[in-house]
Amino acid sequence: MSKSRWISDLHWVRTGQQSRSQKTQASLLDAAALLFAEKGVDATSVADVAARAGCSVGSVYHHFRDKKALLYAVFDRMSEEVRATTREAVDPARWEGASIADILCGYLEFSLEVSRDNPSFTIARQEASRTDPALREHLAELQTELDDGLTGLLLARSHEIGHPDPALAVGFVLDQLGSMLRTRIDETLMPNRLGNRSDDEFVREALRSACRYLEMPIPAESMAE
Amino acid sequence: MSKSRWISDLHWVRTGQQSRSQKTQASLLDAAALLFAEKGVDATSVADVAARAGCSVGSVYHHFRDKKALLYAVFDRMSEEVRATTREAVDPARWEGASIADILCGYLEFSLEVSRDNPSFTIARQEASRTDPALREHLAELQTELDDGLTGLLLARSHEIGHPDPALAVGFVLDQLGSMLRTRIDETLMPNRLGNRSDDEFVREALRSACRYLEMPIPAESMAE
DNA sequence: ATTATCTATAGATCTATAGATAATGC
DNA sequence: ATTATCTATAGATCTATAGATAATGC
Repeated sequence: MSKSRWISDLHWVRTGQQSRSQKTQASLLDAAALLFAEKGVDATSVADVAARAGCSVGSVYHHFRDKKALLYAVFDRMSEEVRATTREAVDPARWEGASIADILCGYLEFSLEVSRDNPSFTIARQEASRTDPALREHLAELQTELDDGLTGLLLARSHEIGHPDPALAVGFVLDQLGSMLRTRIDETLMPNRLGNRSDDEFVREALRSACRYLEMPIPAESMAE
Repeated sequence: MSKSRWISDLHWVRTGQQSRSQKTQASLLDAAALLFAEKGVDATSVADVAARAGCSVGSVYHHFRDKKALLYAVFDRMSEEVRATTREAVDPARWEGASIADILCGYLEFSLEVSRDNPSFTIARQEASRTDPALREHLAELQTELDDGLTGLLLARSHEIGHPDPALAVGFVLDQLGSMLRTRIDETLMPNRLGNRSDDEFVREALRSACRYLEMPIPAESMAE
């Protein structure tokens, strides 16, 4: 899928690595993130993680107090990445001169791209946040940061909005798009016929819907280069 | 929340019970459904289910070959209820004279009501369908049955639709509403600001959005009695 | 010398079964 | 007589630790 010019330079933030100890720690985090997402946290044993990371069970416990600490570390790392990415994404400077449709289109395209590259994030958070209230709280903050950023961007352009209550409408649209993205990304959630359609078609209709609801003109070729 | 007149007689179908053996079996299914939804399937031990149902572990295995059979039985019972409810809900006779907005409103209201009464269904299916492809397939069929029914009802009224591709638009709207319902119902999925709003407000904006997208007139008081 | 890794295992669950006891129905 | 229930326990995991071995860095 082609990226709009508004996000062509936006990338998923990830930091580098170092010494032996840190290398195994990173392998453990990678392995854990992958397995937790694939099979679920409970169904993944510490031995599984160790095997996948190419080290021993003892090593896991040298780096992490217990399995829960490992889970937390996985989420901490993801959170940092998400937070940094969000900051860049909702920076008002990035969107100077962009319309609401541009912003929403960029949001949709980038979310799809990121979710395909990092499926673990989308999937693991469900299970984890259900069983662990602290984690849930933590994830809620990340979501809020993105929501607040997007809300700010959109409300700064409320002159484009025909809906009688722009604040309500913006909140609704963001939840609507967020729900659809999540559904589309995590196919286990719900079988949907949109799953059979292309990303381009999905983005186009989602944008069309948002524009109609907000009562804005529909961009003729909003997702074109 | 007040029900629209179109669904005021529609109820969640559930069948009765009989002898001692069947009573414990039903208790086991009830307990399992509850615990699976609350804590997840893996985190629920057979002993937990037995305790909650007020019987022994041995009894569980008298009624069900193993834990997976218990899980399947829980889903089978739910499936039957869902299937019967869906059949009644999408019966064209029920909706004679109803507009698309009426139908969508009924769908939203009833889904919210059912989900609150049967949270286990919405929640448990996620975990189960992720770990068990057969179950996932099974649930997909149920979803398809509802989708097909609703699609039929809406397409029979496509003269109301201004969107250039009614078939596409109906599919999109159903996925959109389905996603939002799921998100709203299962708060663990995603924190959303709509969670803070009332059901009435949610239904109103969702309807508004659907009507705009489909390019239909917005019903002034669609959810009024 | 210190830090990281591995091997081996103790202890805690949890699933499933075997065998004994109680309730049901012809 | 048959079917349903319970008690007690074997066997399989899985978490976490202890102690031995290997690698690192001053």
